Amino acid sequence: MSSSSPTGQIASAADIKQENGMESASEGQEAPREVAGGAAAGLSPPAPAPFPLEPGDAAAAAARVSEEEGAVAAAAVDQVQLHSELLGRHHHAAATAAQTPLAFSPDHVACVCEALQQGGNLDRLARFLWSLPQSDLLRGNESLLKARALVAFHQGIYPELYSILESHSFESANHPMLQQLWYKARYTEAERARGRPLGAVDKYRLRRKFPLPRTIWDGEETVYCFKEKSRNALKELYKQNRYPSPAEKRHLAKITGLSLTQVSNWFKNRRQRDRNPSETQSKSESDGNPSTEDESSKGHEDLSPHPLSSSSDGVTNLSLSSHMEPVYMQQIGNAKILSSSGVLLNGSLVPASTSPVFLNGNSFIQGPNGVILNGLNVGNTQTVSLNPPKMASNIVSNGISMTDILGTTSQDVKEFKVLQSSSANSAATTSYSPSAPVSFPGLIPSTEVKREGIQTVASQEGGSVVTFTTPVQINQYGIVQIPNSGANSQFLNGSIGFSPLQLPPVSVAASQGSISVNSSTSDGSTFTSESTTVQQGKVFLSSLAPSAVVYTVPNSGQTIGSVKQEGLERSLVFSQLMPVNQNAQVNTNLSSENISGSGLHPLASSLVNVSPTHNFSLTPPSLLNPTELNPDIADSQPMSAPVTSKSTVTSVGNTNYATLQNCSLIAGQDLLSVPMTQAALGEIVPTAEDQVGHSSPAVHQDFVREHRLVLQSVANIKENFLNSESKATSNLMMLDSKSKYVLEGMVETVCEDLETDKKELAKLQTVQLDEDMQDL
DNA sequence: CACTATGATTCTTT
DNA sequence: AAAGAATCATAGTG
Repeated sequence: MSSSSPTGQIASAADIKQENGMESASEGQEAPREVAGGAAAGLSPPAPAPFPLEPGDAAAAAARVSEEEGAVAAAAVDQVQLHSELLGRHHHAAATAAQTPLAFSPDHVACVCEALQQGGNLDRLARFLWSLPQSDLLRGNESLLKARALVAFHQGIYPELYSILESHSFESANHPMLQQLWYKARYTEAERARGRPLGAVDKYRLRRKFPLPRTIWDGEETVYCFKEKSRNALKELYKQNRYPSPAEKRHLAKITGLSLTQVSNWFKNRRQRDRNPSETQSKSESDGNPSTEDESSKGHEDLSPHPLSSSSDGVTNLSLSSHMEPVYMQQIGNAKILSSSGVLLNGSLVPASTSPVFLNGNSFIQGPNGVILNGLNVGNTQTVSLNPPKMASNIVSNGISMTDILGTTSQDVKEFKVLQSSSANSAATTSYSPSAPVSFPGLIPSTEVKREGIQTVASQEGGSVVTFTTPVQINQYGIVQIPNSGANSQFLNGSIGFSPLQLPPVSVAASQGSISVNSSTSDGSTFTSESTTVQQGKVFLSSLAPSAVVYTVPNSGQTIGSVKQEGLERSLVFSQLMPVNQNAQVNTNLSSENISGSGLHPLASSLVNVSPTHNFSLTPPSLLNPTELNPDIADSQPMSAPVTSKSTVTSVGNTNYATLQNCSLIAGQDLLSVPMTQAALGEIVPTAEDQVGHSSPAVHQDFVREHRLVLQSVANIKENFLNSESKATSNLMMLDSKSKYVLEGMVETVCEDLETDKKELAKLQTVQLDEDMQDL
């Protein structure tokens, strides 16, 4: 089936839907198809019927739609027919019609439209539309618009078709069909003008000349059927493991929205072409394979079928170019780096002092969106521990991020339980010294997502978290999160700095604390669908030594994502000590495969430079385009689109600043970040990555459920944070570097309430870990 | 039109 | 069942 793509005239919506890209026959069952049950119906040319709708026909058409709906539609058609006839006879005047109360709800009308479309009764559909009143109620009705577009196409009124398609943002579910309309119309138009049929090249040129409007296109580039994001995700995993396990394939399939077979085929093809590049495919991939592998080529190594797996405790080795003061990152635990796009870890050192900085701890770098530093554990937890070797104080930066939402249904849930800051604490105990000073929750919720009345904090959205630690502080969690929309992946690429947010040098300098700023940016418009996935970037800034700062910038790239390795496999191994310096970039020695990824190129340039003076400029969180995110959607797609309001975010930002400036000392700890990254979700969602999570209901629902659970906890925590903040802010003002103890006590008090939540979270995490372990 | 890139299919092998 | 090899078909390019 794949090879033979129907090239006939568009006879009906069903027909159009069928021509949706090439899909393998074998995928038939798996691949999500838009084709509704009306395919057959659509193929049978509708017998031109006289205007008055014939109940029988209508019923037949409706019946093709679906059993029950059909019945409803049939009835509706009949009624509407009467209605339209009445209108036709008595309300010809547009003005009159406009004021005529609809006898049927827009839903009814939409239903009828759908039924007629499904049935291919375009002529009748046209008449039906014609007879409808110009009611405002119907103005934005998508079904109606779709019907109008179809009719316009059918009647050859292309300008109108284009106008309709461009004037309304259609649901992604309708994109395929509408895209076909768009192109077919262009082709037909050109054919008419030219007088002869178009060749493949002509069509290609037309496609280039008339790109799809964003209203019917999510912006995802699709080449050879696969979206770029999907392909990138595949590449990412391929770099890590050429022979993914079934579970990994499933995971990937879910992430990319491709079928398992497609994923398998892809790997098979890829291996084949890598294997004998010289053969048929002259040099597609491996050898020449510039496009994708080029970057990866650096580290080729583990192409062998053996899945890369290493000791679970892999010591990771990150080489950071350091010039001056050495910064060491030490990884004590498991390290995992999942980076999809690029990213990664960037360490920059703020100069000044000569004291070395050590990053110590387990790391888990994952990056569907970006990355992160840190973490321990399987799951999406990321923990970064910074351990200044000889320093009296240990600085632990702990960040949690849920970047990866991929995974099987069950995995989704598991992976999502990330909020482990609490768990992180418990788990990260290793890095904590018993005497670890208290820290103070420095989380400032940037975004509030309202779901069913539950206020949640979505760090992902943006928002900043600034945490200052007391001079003597021992533990600190700093998280700088800069979610970027996929489109903006460049954001991190180093050179772009963060400008808006200026942290007072003074405070920084004074408190050798670390500053973590959590800001997110997203491209409003782009954010829509898939971008969601990528949205998240995180930057962790932790200053260890008075002058040293190490932070990572997760980059979300266009790419999807994260390639998750199952089992104990570790793609990245960090050496125990990793020198980090200013401008240092982290080079993973792993097989380049791990890193490469299309998104990674920026690696070299993705350094974040911190000025010696400790001036950090962070861009305030960009706002999500409200229009793109609507509550309804949010619910169905938790990860993708937290609803944010501009004002909210802004205020948060201000608050943060204020806090920073006023309080030079703040012990930061326990930052909970609940990045609701959609992670690959956007990509995960098979067909419509965006809004309507119609495609992967089961998973999403589970996910959502779980998510809510977590969010609830978070909500509580957030409240605590807020409370503590308001109460403590003033208090903090009075604190000086010597007040750490006081602070500690205070914090304890303040955070007491958090304990419960933390415990809950810890439980969640524990459970998740267990589950993950079992999976492994 | 020639050529490349890439997803899919078919058949064989493990 | 999965992987490999060979091959096909189509999209994309120049």
